[in-house]
Amino acid sequence: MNEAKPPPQRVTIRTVAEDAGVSVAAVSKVMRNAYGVSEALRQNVLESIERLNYRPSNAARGMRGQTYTLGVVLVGIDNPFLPQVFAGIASVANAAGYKILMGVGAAHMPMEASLIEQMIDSHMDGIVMIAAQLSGKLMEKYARQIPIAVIGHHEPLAQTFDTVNANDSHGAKLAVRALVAKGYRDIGMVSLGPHRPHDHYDVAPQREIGFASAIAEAGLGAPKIFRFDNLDDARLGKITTFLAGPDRPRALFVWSDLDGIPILNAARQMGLRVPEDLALIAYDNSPVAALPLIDLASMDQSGTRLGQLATEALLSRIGGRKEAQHVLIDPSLTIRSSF
Amino acid sequence: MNEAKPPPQRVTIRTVAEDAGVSVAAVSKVMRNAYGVSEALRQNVLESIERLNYRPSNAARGMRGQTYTLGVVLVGIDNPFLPQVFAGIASVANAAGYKILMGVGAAHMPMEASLIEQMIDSHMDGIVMIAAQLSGKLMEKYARQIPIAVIGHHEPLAQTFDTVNANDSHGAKLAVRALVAKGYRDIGMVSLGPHRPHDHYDVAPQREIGFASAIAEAGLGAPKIFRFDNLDDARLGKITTFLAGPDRPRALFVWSDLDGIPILNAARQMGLRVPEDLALIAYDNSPVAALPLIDLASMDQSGTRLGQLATEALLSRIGGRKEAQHVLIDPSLTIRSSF
DNA sequence: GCGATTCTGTGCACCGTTCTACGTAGAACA
DNA sequence: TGTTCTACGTAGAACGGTGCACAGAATCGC
Repeated sequence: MNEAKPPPQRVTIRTVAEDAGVSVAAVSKVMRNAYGVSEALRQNVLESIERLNYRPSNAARGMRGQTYTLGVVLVGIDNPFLPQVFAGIASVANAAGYKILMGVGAAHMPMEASLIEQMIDSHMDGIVMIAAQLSGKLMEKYARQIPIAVIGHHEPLAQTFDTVNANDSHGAKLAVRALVAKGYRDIGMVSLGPHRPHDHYDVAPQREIGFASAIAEAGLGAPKIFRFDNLDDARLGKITTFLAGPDRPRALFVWSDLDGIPILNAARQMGLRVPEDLALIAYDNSPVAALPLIDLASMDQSGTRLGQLATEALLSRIGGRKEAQHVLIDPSLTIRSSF
Repeated sequence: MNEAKPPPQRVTIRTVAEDAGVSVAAVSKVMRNAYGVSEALRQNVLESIERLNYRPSNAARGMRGQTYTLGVVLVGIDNPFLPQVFAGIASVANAAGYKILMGVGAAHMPMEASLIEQMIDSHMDGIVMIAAQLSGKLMEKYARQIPIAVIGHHEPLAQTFDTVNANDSHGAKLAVRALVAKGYRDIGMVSLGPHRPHDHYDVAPQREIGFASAIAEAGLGAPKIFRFDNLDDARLGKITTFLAGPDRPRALFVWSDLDGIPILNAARQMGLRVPEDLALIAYDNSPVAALPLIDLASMDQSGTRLGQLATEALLSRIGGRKEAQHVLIDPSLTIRSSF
C-alpha cells in the first residue's frame, strides 16, 4: 500500500479555495448554496470547482452536515415490481440533488437492521424501505435516529416515520368484484403462508381483509383462503395437489404474481384451461405477467408513483416535518386473458 | 431541526474509551484488531462496546482509514441473472467482514461514472461492477483511485483493474455445437444491436466471435448474425417480421434471454412450433427461462461463482496486489425443450 | 454626514475516527 | 545492576468538510 507516487493527490476544498483565492468557508458555502455569498464570488468559486473537477468528500461532509445521500433498503433484488419503484425514487431524489445507495435485506430481519445501522453510520440523510420485514417497533426506534419512509408495509399508527402504500384491502376488493362481475361465484384466495397474526399490517393480511369483505359484500358465504409455504421445495407438488383436488374454486385471487405465475403454470401443465376451467387474478402486475404466453391478469400498484410519493415524504421530513404522514393510493386492475 | 431533547446522543469512540477507562486510541486498536493490545485490555474494551452498543461511524472512519464497505454497480435491477451474482458477492464480502452498498447505473454511462465517483467520495474500499457500460479507458482512470473488479465485461489487457467472466466465445461455441449435434445445419444468431465495433471486448461481440468460429468449424458457410434494436418500441413487430420471413434459419442461438424470451413468445404466437419449426438456445439461464411454459434452453454462466471470484479478486487487491488478474470460467448449457 | 443595519467573507473550533510518534514498564540480556 | 529490547498504551495531529461568531465593507435612514 506504500505508494511511490503521491501525484494523484485528491483535490480538496482547500485546493479549490487556494485556486479561487478565497477562504475554505466560502467554498463550502457555495457548495451548499448557503446564505451569504455574492454572485461574483460564487461564479469565481464555481469556475475553480469546474476547472479542478472538485467533488466534496461524502465522508467528511457527513461528519458535521448532510451527505445528500439517501439509502434504499430492498427485500431482495428479484422482487418483480422493484424496478418501477426504484425508478420513482430515483427520479425524485435526483431532481432534488440527492444520490442513492441501496442495500439488500434479503427478507431477513437482522440483515435489514444491520443495513439500516450501516446507513446511519454512513450518515445518510434518510432511508426508503421497500416491503420491509422489520417490526414496527424496531422501525420506530431507528426512525428516531434517521428519517425513514416505508413502502409496502402498512403502519398507520406509526408516529416517527411515514408510510406510502397502495390500498391493499381495496385492491383485493376490486379483484373480487371483477371476478363477480364476470359471473364467477366460487371464488377462493391464495395468500402468503404461513399466516402470522401479528403481521396484521403487512400487505398480504390486508389483501385477505379486502378479499373477505368483498366476498361478504357479494353474499358468497364464508371466505376460502389457501396458503402454500413459500419456503418449501415441495411447493409445486402442493399446488398441483390443490388444483387437482375436489375443493378447487372456480376462480382464484392470488395475493402476488410470485405465487400466481407458478399456479398458472401448474394449471396449464395439468391440462386445465385458463380461464375456462380456472380463472385467475394475481397481484403486482410484474413484467412476467405481461408476457404473451403468460398473460396473467394482475392488480397494478403503480410502483413508480409509490416510489415518488415515498421519496417526497422523506425529503419533506428531512426538511423538518415532524408529524407522520401515511399515504394510500388506489390500485387498478390490468385485465388479461386469465379471467 | 432544532431538538428540544438531546438525550439520544450518539455513542462515540470517546464514550467507550471513558467507560472502559482507556484512551481513545486503544479502543480504535481493538476495533481494527490492530497490533499492540493486551488480551486484558481487549476484553475490557469489548465489554464496554457491548454494553454501550457502540458502532463506529463509517463516515469518520473513511476520513483516515478503511470503511469496510464495498460498492456494487449494477446495469439495472431488472437484469435477470443479477440475484445470483449478488448472492455470490455478498457471501464472500460478508465472510470477510465487509458491508455492501449498491448503485444502479441504468445502462447509462454518465450515471455509472457518477456512481463510481460517489463511491469514491464515500471512501468505500473497493467496487464490483456488473456488466458495466463504461469504457475501458475510463475504468482504468477510476481504478487508479479505487480498487475495481469487473464482471461481465472482457478487458484482458487492463492493468489497473481485474475482470471475471464466463468465457463468452466458448459458451457460444458450446451452444452451436449442441445445435449441430442435434442435426441442425441452418443456424443463425441473434445478437445485441446495434453493432458497435469498438465494443470488441463486450460480452455480445465475444459471443458473436464464438458463434462465427463454431459455424466455421462445422463447415456451415458464412455466419448469419441478426440484430434488433433493443431500444425500439417496434421491436416485437420486427421480430415477427423476421420470423415470418423467408430467410429465417432453422435454429437460432440468441445472445441473451432478454431477447430469447420475446422471440420464443413471438414464435409461439405466430403458430411456429418450438423446436419442430424453430430451435432456440439463449443465454444467461435466468429464472424466467426455466418456467415450465417457457422452457427455453439457455447457457448458464454460474452467476454465483462469478460474484464470488470477483469479490475475492477485489479483496486481494485491497490487500495490496498490484498486478491485474483476469479470470475466465466455463459456462455450461442447460438443456430444455426448445431445441 | 453619521450612526445603525445589512451583507460578505474569514478564522477557527468541531465532527469521530485512524495513524504516527513517543513514553513507560517489565523482561531479557550482559 | 545497568542496559537494551519488546510489548503496551497514550497524546495529539491529521482527514476534509461544516457551522458559528465575528470583523469589515456597503448600504440605509434620517
